[in-house]
Amino acid sequence: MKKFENFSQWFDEILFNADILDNRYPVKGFAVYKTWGFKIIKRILQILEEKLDETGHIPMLFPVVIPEDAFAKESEHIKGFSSEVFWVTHAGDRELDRRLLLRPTSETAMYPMFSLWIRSHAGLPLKVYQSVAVYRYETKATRPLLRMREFLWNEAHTAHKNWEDAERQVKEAIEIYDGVFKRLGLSYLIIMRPDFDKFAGAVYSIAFDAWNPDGRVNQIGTVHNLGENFARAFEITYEDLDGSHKYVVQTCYGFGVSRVLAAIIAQHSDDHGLILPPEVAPIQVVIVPIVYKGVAEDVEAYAREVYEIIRRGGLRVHLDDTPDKTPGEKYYYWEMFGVPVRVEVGPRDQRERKVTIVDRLSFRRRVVELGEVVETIKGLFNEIIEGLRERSERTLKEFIKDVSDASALTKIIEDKKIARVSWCESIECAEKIREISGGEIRGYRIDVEEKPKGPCVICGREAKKVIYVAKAY
RNA sequence: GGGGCUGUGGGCUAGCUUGGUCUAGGCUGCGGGCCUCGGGCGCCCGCGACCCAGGUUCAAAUCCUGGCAGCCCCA
Repeated sequence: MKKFENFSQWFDEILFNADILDNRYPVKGFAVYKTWGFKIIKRILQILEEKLDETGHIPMLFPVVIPEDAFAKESEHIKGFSSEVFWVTHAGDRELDRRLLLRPTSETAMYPMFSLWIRSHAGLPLKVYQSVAVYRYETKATRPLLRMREFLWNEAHTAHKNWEDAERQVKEAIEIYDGVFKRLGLSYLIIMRPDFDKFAGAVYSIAFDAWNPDGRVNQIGTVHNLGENFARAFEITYEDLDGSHKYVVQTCYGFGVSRVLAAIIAQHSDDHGLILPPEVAPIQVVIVPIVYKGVAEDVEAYAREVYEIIRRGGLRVHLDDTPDKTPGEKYYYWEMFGVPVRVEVGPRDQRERKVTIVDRLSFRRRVVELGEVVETIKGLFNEIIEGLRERSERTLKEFIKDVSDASALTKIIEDKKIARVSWCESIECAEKIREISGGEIRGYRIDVEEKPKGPCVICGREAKKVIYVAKAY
């Protein structure tokens, strides 16, 4: 199956064959994370949570149910989410006096508690995070990993003394996410969402839009400045130095773990299967012994020796000594699972005290001395992640097409690409863009500064922003 | 939200138009055995399926209705 020709089918097959996810769970939008996928997820989360810990965030765990009255406190927020909320209305056959909902996000679970906890400026900033599943009754077609009704994420919520502090926090959040995504070799645009598409209840929203082979962008993370909107709704105040009581200014940000896994697969993998960044690969090195009759015992003993050396070198290594399978079968098998480095150990290698090393990205073969095996593999890990990052970045650039008139815009979106256009910032033109192209206005970039080179793509008046238009998940 | 298509062993699929030798075929997988092993070797034996509920009919994988699930397109 071809990644760029039939993404959907290619993706489904990889998820199934590489034990990432089984979408056959009999409820729409819910699926089972199988062991290989879940192991990768745990490693992604480990990287993220370590970063959050380092920057003063503290882990907590809030309940999955939220009472209706708390959910209803912030009016924009309820408007934004109410249509996709799962309600808990009964216990046994008794109707509940007070309906509960499954968190679609946790502002309204956390902030009633924040208002109890936050007393004085000395307790600020408060920076809390949790890694949990959230529930949204998606009305669009659900897609495995990319658009689920139950999905995994990490959400952080912070409270600050003032707007400037909150702004600093937004920058820190972007740096944290950017750092983690970059470590995974992902490429994306960091985008300021247009006002009409910001998070329900936020002052503004910034999003990380990752490219996908089918041209739809995949929002893998978002960062919001909430201003005082929720603080006023939930009465979250603190006593300042001068004894006055003030509302906190809040931020929150979400890291879409399921979607990050989807992006790793979609951006890096090829027609042989997964290609994993070594840092998150459950198995980083697989050893395949090549055993001929007559020399089998010597080769097997040598393979075990190689295994021990690599294991003691601190790498996650597996020796595939399954009998009755040809080496070729094993190569194909481990390639599907994206193991970054394969070490072949045959009679020739054994005689010369060498090993043959092949990396998952380039498939280049190299023969190295046994004593150099760990260093060589570690070097290859760097080559792989850099190679992935570079290739992904190049693909992102190829996806972006500059467009200066309406008909070209329509064509680019039809062509499954990302369009870059100049826009006058009017709602009318925004709607027109959506209408004629079928794509959505994602917003303008904040990771690089871009100035309009021409007039608005729709109305021809002076353009204010360079924006990106694409279909989205 | 609207429209279209689809549902056959674990996976992929043939069969459905025209109901009946379909006792449902193939590839792959899985279990067992032999032979092998530097990119899916070959052979033998075995396992395993018509989404669910109704309906039409002498007879349903095949036709009809509904449900559930999946895919595609449009808003």
